[in-house]
Parts: sequence; structure tokens; C-alpha cells
Amino acid sequence: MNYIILDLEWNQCPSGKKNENKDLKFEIIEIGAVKVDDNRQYVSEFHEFVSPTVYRALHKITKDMTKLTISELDKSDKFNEAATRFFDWCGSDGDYMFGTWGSMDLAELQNNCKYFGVDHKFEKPLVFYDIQKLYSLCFSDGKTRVSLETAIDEQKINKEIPFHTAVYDAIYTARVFEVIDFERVKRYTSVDTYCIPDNKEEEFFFNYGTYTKYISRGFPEREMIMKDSRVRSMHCCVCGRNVKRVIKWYSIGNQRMYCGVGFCEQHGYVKGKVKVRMTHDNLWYGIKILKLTDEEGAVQIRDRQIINREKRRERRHREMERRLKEAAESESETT
DNA sequence: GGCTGAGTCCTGTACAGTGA
DNA sequence: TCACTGTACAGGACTCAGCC
Repeated sequence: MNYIILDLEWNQCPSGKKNENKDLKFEIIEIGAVKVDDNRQYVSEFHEFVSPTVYRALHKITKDMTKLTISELDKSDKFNEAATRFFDWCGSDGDYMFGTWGSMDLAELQNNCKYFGVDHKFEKPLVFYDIQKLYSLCFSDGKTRVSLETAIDEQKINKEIPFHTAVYDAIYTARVFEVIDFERVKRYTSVDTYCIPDNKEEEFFFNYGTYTKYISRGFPEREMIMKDSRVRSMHCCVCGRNVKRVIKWYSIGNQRMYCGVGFCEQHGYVKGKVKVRMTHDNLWYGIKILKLTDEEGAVQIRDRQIINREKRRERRHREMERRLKEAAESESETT
């Protein structure tokens, strides 16, 4: 299995959001990638600029960052040809896996392919390595995200080539990939949600040992997500058995996030989170993460639920007092 | 500058259930 | 019936860290 360490540079509407193409917010102008083998050793690299067709001027920030100009880019082929050569270079499907710094590149690659009609079938689910996340798992708390340059500095990797050129950033990413303790973190794959499951049978489920991730099919209405039995269900991340619900799902602040807690007789508390998202095709889907926790973790979730309730209660009381005061004032004015 | 994603926090409305 | 409570929902502001 090879790994394709990918980095893209893209451009956006130079005259702001009001004039942007809603189907293509970001147009790829450069594709850079490094192929590494099983041992994360360099095999080959791919680098092509792309002549843009949607945004015929570069956004100021893109220009400053990449130092590219439209006339330079116009010497290159259009996206279709560059992308086709890129996928040929990647190899046969199933022989490679993508690795990126951050999670945006693959979504933009797929969106550009869709927009320009590039005939390439992406794996479904599209599992990849977010090397930024792996880096955090190895050298930090697993949550903090640092820039590629910070990681290069921290690891004292030689900075002999500039940043913000797709292929050079891919080379740097590959170097970071090389220094991480891959055996320790290799099970922590990421999954791209540009294409979500079409139906119940295709729904994505991943078990990472201490936690599980489930990605639902799409729903036309947001409220259908938390009514779905598969989304609502809770099981133990270790034994897979259904757990007894001790705190039922509640929304925190808005309907984009739900929390709940279950209890497994054998393995203890399981905390659940459902994040609600919308696809490019305006379908709603849920990402459910179930994680083992301890009593303290369960108490924290319960406390947060209680605090939310109390805050609402206080607001009501304040509002009621305000109305009573207003009523009393208007009564005294009339008398 | 404009965007994503994750997360937090707040205000306000609506509706249903419950108990006095 | 009414007051109170719980829950869901709508929408916005904000932070932080990243991307181009």
C-alpha cells in the first residue's frame, strides 16, 4: 500500500462572496503530491499547475501567498487534463491511500472533479490520514491543531524549500508523516464526508478501540436525524452491546450538537455526541461518536445539562419580572 | 479577506406535560 | 385553568486554529 500525500493550492472569487460561483467556491490552481511506500519512504512526486477557467483573476491573498500569476498558470493545462494525469500517477484504486495536512483538500478535490466533470470514482467511504491529526495525537493532546510550518519547526526538520507551493508542502507533510510514531496512531484514520452513505446498508461505521464513529445516510429534514433509531442507539465501544441510557440525548445550545450518556455493565460509562451536518446536496446527516468515559465524565455531561436548564429557568424568571414591571408601570401611568 | 470546522454561549419562541 | 417546567428549535455571536 502506497500513501499519496496530497496538497492543493486553490483560488477563490477575487471580488468577494457576492460574485462567487456557488458550485465552485474554490478553484484548484495547483496539485502537488508525494507518493511514499509502506515504510513512508519517498517513491515519486507529482506537480502540476492548473489554468483556471472560473475565476480569471487571483484573489489578493492567493496571489500573495503563492506568488503565482494568471499568465503563468495559463501556460498549464485545464483542470480535467491535470487531474486525469494525477489519478493515473496515483495508481490503481485500492493500491493507495490519501494523506493530507488538515481535512479540506480531499473535499475540494472531489468538488472540483464534480464541477469539471472529471470521471474518477472516489472510494466510498473515502478513508484517509489527516496527518495534522496524527501529529497532534503523537506530540500533543490529539485535539490541538498546529500549522505545517510549526510542526516542521518543532521537529527540527530542515526548511530548505519554501512553503505554500503544493508540491513542497506535500514534501514537508510527507516528512512529518515519516517522523510520527505511525504504529501507535495508524488506526486513527479519518473519513471524508463529501459523499455520505446513500442508504441504511451503506452507512459508515468505524471502531477505533476506545471510541466508535458512525456516519448516517442523508435525510431531507434536519429533525429526522435524531428521530432515527440507528442515530439514537448507543452501544459499548468495547463489546458492542447496547447500553442502558442514563442521560438521554439533549441538544446543547443549538440543534447542531447532541449529547447523551449510556452505561455498559461490563465496561462502564459511554458518552455520545451527535454532530449534525449538511452536505453539498443539501441533505442532513449525523456523525455519532461514542467514547468510553468514567463517572466524572458522565457527571460533567449531567452537570452541563443541569446548568443549561437552570440558565433557561433564570431567563424565564427575568423575562416574567420584566413584563410584570412594565404592566405595573403602564397601570400607574393610566391612573 | 474569506472560508471551514469544532465548540461554546446566549436570547427568544413554541409546545406539551404536570400538578395545584 | 393556570403557572411552571422540560424540551426542541431558530438564529446569532464568538473563539480558536487552520486553510487558500
